[in-house]
Amino acid sequence: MSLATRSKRTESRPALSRDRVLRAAIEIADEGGIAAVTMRRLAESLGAEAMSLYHHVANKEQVLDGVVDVIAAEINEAVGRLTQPTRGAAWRSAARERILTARRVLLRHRWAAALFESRSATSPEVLLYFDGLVGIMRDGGFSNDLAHHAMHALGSRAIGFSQELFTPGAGPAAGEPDPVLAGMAGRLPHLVGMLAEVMHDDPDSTIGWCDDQAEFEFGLDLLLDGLDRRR
Amino acid sequence: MSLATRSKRTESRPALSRDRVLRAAIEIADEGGIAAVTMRRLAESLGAEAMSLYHHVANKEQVLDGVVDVIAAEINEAVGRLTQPTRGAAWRSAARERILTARRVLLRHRWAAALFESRSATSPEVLLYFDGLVGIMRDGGFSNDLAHHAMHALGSRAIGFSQELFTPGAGPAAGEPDPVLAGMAGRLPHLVGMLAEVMHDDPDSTIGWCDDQAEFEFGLDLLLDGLDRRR
DNA sequence: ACGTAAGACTTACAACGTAAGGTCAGGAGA
DNA sequence: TCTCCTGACCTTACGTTGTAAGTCTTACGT
Repeated sequence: MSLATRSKRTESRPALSRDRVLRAAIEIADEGGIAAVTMRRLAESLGAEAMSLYHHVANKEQVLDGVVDVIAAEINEAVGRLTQPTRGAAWRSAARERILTARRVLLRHRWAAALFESRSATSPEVLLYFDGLVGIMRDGGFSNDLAHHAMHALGSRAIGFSQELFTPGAGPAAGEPDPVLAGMAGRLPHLVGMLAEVMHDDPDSTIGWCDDQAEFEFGLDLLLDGLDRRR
Repeated sequence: MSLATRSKRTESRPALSRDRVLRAAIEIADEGGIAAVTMRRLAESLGAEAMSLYHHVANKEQVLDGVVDVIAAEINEAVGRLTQPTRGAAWRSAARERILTARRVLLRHRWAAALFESRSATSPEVLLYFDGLVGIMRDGGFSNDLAHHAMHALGSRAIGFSQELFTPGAGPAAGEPDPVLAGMAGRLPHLVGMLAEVMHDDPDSTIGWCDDQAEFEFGLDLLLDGLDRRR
């Protein structure tokens, strides 16, 4: 039995490691959402037992922290390939491109934005990302103080997503009227009027946290414009 | 026994109801955070058993949805007391005051912002809040289309909070350098430089999701200015 | 007075994170 | 070569979670 067990691992499993644990977690989240990441499922997907994971990570919190770091590293790799001027007025398009590139990575992992929000620990890779963004602003002539304000003003938008509390038409049947909204139409004159007029049936319409690309860029440009003016 | 049980309830407990369940949940969250809200604790705080709650709410999800609705109602009550002109250029300060009032309510329930984010269902009270905000913008001369963009651009900021991914100096010992940040200072020239200069030891410095009031207002004004210009 | 339905309770289960301790292969020192 | 240690892995078990299923009780319409 012991021999069988051992040989089974030796022949068919490349040995556990913190890195493999984190990558497996991302894989599980990609196909089942972040809630699908449990220590047992994680172990199973690696051909091991749940408790074995604890030799490589302290606890589940650390797994999630690590996952954030890996995704942020993926972002940094992507923005690292960008080669644009950043001096003077060029800062604006450099920052814009950096942020939209980060967003592209996050859209590959829909669950990631919610995870980024929920973590309080500072991920080294996230710090590196922000450092680069501050660098661009400094090149653009921002004072340290204004750059600081700018980071706060951008908030999560700095890394490519923004939180919507109410996404019109986000229901299961996208494009069709929200039942709750329809039920209280009488008490929501402005909202109903607005949506009636705006109901452009955009196929890429928003789902869940993920807001429309066009809306994201509108908000981003609003902020970048304002910052540029204060530069 | 049955008599004792009944009398115990009759004399000392005002009978369960959906409303009482939600209010108890808010109370528990206020003192122990949202994670402290479990069906058992909730029942206990009401002098009942966990399963009894299911006669008044379908499941825990619905409890959380209901809590969001109650908090949003509290916001609506607060903004309902505002009496400011909204026509023309006055829209800006009316919207600003509405949002800052909402924020004041959320600051009384620190856990609420994270909860608002995590819910996907549309709360009727949240819809009412947004309807009022759209109304202010329409009074200000916004087209429906621009108002729609504006709501997306504001995102969660429309209701009084903004998500920060990395809050400088948010560690346990506020005001003192982050250990992670200190450890990689060499690779974060811009960030370290910025923070060194900006480290105004603001006593109200940011903790967790809750960003500094001044920073919130800076970002809000940036957006309102931009929107006003496009009006 | 008597069913009946709603509201409360009891019991039970599967899934979760993880503490504690056992097993065993591979390497270090004799 | 033998021994013993170390550390990666597994087994078992515990407390907590949400909630399904069933039972008891009380209030009320008839």
